Amino acid sequence: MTYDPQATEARIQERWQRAGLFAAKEMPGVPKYYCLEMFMYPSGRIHMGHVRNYTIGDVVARFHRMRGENVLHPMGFDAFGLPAENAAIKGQAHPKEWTDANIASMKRQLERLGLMYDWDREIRTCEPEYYRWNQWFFIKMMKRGLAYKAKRRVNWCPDCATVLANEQVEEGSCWRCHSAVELKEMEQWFFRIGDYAQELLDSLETLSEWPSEVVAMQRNWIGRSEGAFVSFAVDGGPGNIRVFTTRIDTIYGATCVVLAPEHPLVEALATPDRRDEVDAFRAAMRSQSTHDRATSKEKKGVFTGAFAVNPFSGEKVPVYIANFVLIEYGTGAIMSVPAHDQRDFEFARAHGLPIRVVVQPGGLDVSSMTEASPLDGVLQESGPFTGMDNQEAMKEMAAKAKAGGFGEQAVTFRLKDWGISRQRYWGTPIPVINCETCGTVPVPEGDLPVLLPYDVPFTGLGESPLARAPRFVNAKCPKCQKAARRETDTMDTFVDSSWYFLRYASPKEDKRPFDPEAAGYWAPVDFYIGGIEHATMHLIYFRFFTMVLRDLGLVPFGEPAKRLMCQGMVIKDGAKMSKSLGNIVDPDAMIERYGADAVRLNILFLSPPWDQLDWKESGAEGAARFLNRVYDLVEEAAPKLEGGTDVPQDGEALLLRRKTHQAMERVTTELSRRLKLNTAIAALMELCNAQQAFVSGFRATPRERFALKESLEALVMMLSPFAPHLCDELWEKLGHEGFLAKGPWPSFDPGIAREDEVTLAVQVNGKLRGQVTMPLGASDEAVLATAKSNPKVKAHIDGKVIVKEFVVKDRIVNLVVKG
RNA sequence: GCCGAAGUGGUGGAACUGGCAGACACGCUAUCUUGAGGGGGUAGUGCCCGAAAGGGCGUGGGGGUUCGAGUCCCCCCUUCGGCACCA
Repeated sequence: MTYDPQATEARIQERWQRAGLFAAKEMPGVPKYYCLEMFMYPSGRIHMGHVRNYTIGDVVARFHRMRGENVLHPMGFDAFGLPAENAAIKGQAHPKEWTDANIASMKRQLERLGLMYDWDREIRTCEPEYYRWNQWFFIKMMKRGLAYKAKRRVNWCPDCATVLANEQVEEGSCWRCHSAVELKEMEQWFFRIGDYAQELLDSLETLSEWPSEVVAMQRNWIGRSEGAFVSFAVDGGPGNIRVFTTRIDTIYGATCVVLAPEHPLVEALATPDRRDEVDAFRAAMRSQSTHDRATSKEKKGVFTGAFAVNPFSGEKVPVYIANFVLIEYGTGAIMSVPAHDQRDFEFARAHGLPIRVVVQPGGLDVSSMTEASPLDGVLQESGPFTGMDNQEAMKEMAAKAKAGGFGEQAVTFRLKDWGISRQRYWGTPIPVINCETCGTVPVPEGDLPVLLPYDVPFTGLGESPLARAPRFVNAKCPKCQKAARRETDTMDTFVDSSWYFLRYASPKEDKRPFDPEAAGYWAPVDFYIGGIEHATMHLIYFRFFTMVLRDLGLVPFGEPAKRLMCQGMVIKDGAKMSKSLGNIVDPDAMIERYGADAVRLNILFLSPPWDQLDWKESGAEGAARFLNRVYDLVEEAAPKLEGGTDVPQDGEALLLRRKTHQAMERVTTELSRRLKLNTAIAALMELCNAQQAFVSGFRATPRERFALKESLEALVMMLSPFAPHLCDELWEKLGHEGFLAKGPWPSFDPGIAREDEVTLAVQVNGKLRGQVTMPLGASDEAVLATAKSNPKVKAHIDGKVIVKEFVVKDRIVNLVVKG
């Protein structure tokens, strides 16, 4: 009789549902465990990446629940976003209908996998009950000065017809549609994530259970840089040019000052004779995207005709504008020190500017230099600082600048404020009214939510459909009651995902974004799982938002997730699965063929959860075969286990007990700490192999019955997080009632797990020459005596002198011989 | 250029703090079972020499530390990922 996964899984799932098995409740006093997978974008179909992500979470959640912890394991939908709107433009369906239909079908797929979600807590970010709180947070942040409007050069995706945040631009292209991003000057709403740059950086230190990869990527992205601001006076003109430098010690080597072409001072600096050239250069730069500019490494620039005065030396140096100075970074202006900065070196070579060595690491000579020297050394030709160590000089010079009022020590960050305005429909309306007399006025809290109107035209003409919905746009100013215009931009959907983990704690709360008591019970997240592609997007916003909520007094912690795992990508035959390659593996087809349990087991067995995984169908076959073996084994043995009351003291039965308890130890450790789920499964397979061997010599003595019953029960319990359907079925066959999701989890006895004999390897001069079996914990003397009398070892030591002996208890012996 | 991860049989991968490299599985070979479109059992399976016993070589390459290195240190190569004219 072989196992029929389709029929069994359907029957078991039906039972789970009837029992309302997965509902979570706050239980003060019971330790909680919040296991969260990044929620799902309702694109239409789930893929193997989802299967992997959610299966990992399900196994961990089930394990913790079996151990008696109170587990929260919810799922929801990140339901706003562009694809829904694009479908509407193509005339397929209203975004809401499209989204709801996709959610319905994807939810069905998730349920088929047997995932232990508490669907009563499901959230959909496109519902007013959810997004109204985005608006509420926005207003709170606006009042704190953390949300502000500004005219900025922003990333514009022409295909998506919307602005993108810096985090959403990849190599100059839109993260979603990959078309080239343009720069556009626009009025935009920003969140002051820059104010949190230092804390976001410092607090990374506390995230010891986050992958070092993600921590490094965030550190990189935040891009802290220590240096100084220095002001160069404009020679004969008004004002100062403020530059940022990390090498103030090299300032006597500055031979020009370079501004970004967009720098606001350029207009005033350009002399009449240089104006045409300056204007032409600026025009050429304007038509180039930042990315194009960055990838053309050639140093181009023009002289403005103006000169600036080095505040340290009093020297006049020419002012240039050039392509390699970026308006977005630092002050948009630099001092150029060709001898000690590679870019400056190249620029000086291209424009015939002098190169002056001012930091001498020893033997550095301008005439033979082929590249800049960034090395430390002693200052030369540096006025009163000559002869000083350059590190020392940095401090002294910054102090002097400060005292002289022309500079100070400074820290800059690469991280820029988060632009959240999107010129699209399917998102949270920004709750602001623009009044001619009162300016930008937040919608009063009592008037929330600002509902997203359903009935709007979808033209795809590059303007938010909201702007074409007069009933939405026309509003009254909350201050002066005069006619005013409602903001028609919507929020970046990454706002939605920045706090959703708190909403799960009390998803039906309608007076507040979340019930602080429930949130305080469940949050922060104990274990968070998702793709690494969010390392510098969602995972930064999510941390930032939590810090803001803490500062608003809404939560008592600043970090949202204690432990993070990024699951590896699922690929097929070495290539990423994609529609264009036609190599997509459909989870439904796999499930139909092998059952959900086998698909779950296979995807976890193939590699550690964080490694890239090349999907192989043959693996699912293997997994199905293994589950079949477990089924046959239990079904055959179950009727013969009655009366197994005697605890075995020796023989095969004791050995089986030992293997059982060893497996318990391994699997428990794996699931609670390392999460190398593939080796946990291997341990279960080994246990199953041992059981099969035991059964072939089974004589059904009371002791054997005891050992086999204990062992099979342990296997079924421990396999249950991976293959929950089969195991509930087998649990019943073993004479139990109830659901394994509720436990128990077997507890092992180290005394039984311990071997009483060990096989030690015997090396001679580091080479394996023999093996000896000894009682556990045998003395070094006894081990050595046995080792030396071992015939194979003897052959290698006879006639030689043993100069040294090493014994590692219960493991290995190494005899060092000479002659 | 900077930062991070990784490189182990035919394949996916094991090997916790240095201590028997290749667990577990896939695949393959032989063999058994008269179930013959995904069945099960047994044995074998890192490479080379050898009939065997046995021996040699083996964790990207080269050095080193150590009684002992996949694991630690130095140099190099390769692959993947992130950032990148960041001042």
